[in-house]
Amino acid sequence: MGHDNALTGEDHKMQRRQALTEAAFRRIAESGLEGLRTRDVAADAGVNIATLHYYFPTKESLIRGVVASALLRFRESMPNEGSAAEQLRWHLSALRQLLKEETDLFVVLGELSLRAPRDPVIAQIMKDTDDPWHRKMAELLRRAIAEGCLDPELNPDDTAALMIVAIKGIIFSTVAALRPMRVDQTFDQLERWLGLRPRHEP
Amino acid sequence: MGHDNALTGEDHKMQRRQALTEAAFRRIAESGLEGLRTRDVAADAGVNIATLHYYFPTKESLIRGVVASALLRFRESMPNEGSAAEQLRWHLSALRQLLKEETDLFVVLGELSLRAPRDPVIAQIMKDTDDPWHRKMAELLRRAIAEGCLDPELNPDDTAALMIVAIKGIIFSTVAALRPMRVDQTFDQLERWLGLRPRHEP
Amino acid sequence: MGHDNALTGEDHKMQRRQALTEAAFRRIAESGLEGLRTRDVAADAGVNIATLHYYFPTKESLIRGVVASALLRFRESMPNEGSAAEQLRWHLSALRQLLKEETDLFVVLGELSLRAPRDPVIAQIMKDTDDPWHRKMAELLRRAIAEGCLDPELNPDDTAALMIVAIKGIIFSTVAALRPMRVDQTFDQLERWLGLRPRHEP
Amino acid sequence: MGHDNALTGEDHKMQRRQALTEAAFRRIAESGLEGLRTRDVAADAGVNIATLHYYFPTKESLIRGVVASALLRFRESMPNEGSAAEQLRWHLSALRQLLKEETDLFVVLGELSLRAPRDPVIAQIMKDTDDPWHRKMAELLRRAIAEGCLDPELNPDDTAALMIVAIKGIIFSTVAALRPMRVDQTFDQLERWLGLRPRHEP
DNA sequence: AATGAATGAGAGTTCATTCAT
DNA sequence: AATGAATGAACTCTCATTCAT
Repeated sequence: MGHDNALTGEDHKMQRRQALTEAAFRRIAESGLEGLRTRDVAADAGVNIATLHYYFPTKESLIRGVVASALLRFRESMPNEGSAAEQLRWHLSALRQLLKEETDLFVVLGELSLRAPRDPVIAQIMKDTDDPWHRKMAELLRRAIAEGCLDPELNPDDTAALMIVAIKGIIFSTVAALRPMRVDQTFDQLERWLGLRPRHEP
Repeated sequence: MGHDNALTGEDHKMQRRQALTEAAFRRIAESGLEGLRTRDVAADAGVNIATLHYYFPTKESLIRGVVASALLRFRESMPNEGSAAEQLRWHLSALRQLLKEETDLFVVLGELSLRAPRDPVIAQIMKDTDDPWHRKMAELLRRAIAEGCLDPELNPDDTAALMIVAIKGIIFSTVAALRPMRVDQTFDQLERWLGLRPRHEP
Repeated sequence: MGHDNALTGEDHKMQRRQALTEAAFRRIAESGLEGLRTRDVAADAGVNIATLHYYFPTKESLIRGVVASALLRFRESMPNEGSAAEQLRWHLSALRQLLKEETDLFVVLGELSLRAPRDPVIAQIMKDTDDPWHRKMAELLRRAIAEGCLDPELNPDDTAALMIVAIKGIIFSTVAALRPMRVDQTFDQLERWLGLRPRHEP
Repeated sequence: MGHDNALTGEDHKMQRRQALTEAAFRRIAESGLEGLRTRDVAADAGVNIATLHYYFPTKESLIRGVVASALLRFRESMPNEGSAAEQLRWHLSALRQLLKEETDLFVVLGELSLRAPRDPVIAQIMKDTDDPWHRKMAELLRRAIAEGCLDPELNPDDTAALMIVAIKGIIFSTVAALRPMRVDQTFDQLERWLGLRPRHEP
């Protein structure tokens, strides 16, 4: 009943919420937002439907919970140490892997993106991940150019935009084919065009 | 009741079906598949809900009708005459315009794409548009190289893949922000990297 | 399919609505608004719950339907021909009988009255019956005085108010005792005090 | 933990119970029994919902608690000293004031009365207040007649019945119009008809 | 004495679909 | 070809109540 138990209580609460958002995540990956049923989510998490509503008062709030946790997983592929060229290489490699191994993550983010126009809260959360991604990518490109690892003619902002939409677009080919599609083709061509060189080479 | 009337009957039937798929298209663009209600569609088309079911026995069949007509509109931006370089230029320009002016078309195609894993018929229809698109794009790139308008080092298949996923990916950035975004950045960079030259120039 | 069927259709619709409001009426009489369940009403009327919502989109609208039809039954006890004294006698006699034989009607009107503060539509409907009742009663008293059948000192408005609240108040004694209570006592005393004489007697 | 603490414990328990019945009273006045939610009551009283159930095991018992305390407030307007005429005057004056200033009390009593048929315990409590009220009123009338303050022709029982139903009936006119209505009209006419004279005057 | 967490049982409402006409 | 009426099955959400602590 002391401090420890309070923490345990908080932990428990967090675990339940996470269990529910994870269950919802899996259901969305499987059946889309269209097929998302709170009862299924509750059942998957092993709790009563009323318990789900105890943690997430509405279906909408549950979906927002999914957005937050999905974006969290996505953000883990963001680089943050090493030279710009190294970070770029690491980031692209992480994304390539993520797209092939965690297709669900992108399917769900796709569903949620399409929901954004109807839920300003989701739109905001998405924007709060997307804008920093663009900025980071452009900044890395800029620094890589400064480091002499990229063609100085390259426009960092436009290139960042192209890279990001390309990565996002892969999801469409993937869902239609029920498996990762054109991931390598896309990344290979992207890297070829970038022509990322080791530092200081001419 | 003769031949003419039969034709008129067929025409009428086609018109009704089109009115219904168009109404459904608008509803999907507005509320997503998640928010698609057959009653709304029937009301928008000015017919009774039972009449809708006369033309489309199930909601699923209505959605498939939307896929077919949406892809029809999309295919109109496919080029088919002129030199490879000209066709490429025209196609990219048509897509750039379509993405900026008919955002709805891509939103709906996005929704439908994400439904593909759950509806093999949609998956097939999508594939039947997507695969030819890839082939056509790669073929145009190949011919443009042969015509000396593109860098001979370019890998036509990978480049086609990148171009197509980039175009598709624009939709995610667009819907989340409720306005065409990064369209020009993406296309500019794509064209810059392609470096499409007039025929026979060195 | 002609005019007759159209009428039949309207009739049918009216009948269904009436069957539903009557079922709701009985349920309210039995269990109060507190215990009113749309499913029970539908079952009592022998239709599916969805059919109830086809006729009354919300529970609230069903309740309003009950108000309207209950007040209709009540208004039938309003007099409209004969001398003022005759009308008064007939009205009081009709009410006395109604209170003893159709206790439910007053129980339900009691429930609905208490709901009025929370539903302006009900409040308005109630007011539209109550105000005319007061006016009519005061007018009859006024005319009976002019006809020499009532004490000229009588204040018609105050007396009308007293008579009406007394009639309404009987319901509380009735529900608590599960049977008509103090009806005769109240009416006897009311009539004694009124001292309604045949026309022109001193 | 001795005698004092036990008393304190009892006091505390009573206070909690009272806080809860008062909160429930306010909620019933506001939203009716129909809209009474135990969670709201607990929140208003500043305790957890489980705590409410510690003091009142069921919702029904909470409602009974409200009946008891509401009737307590009502009984305070009962007279008990002075001549019969004085008591009658004081009682009528106290009720007139109560009806105008504490409308809530009558609204709640109205709600609870209508519940009586479904809860024999409430019916009994109501009866235990109502019957003595009738007896007391008739007795006062009888004594006032004996004291020469009322018309000897007056039937004490019937008059008591009329007075009480009139007072109760005011509530229906009041709630539907959301303001004290016809209170003065009713009381004025009642007092006029009673013609309550000072003792021994002819 | 008090609470956060959990729940069974249902509430009103919705929706794709069907059927008689 | 078209419709008003009807429905089964579900949906999200609610609520009084319970229980471990």
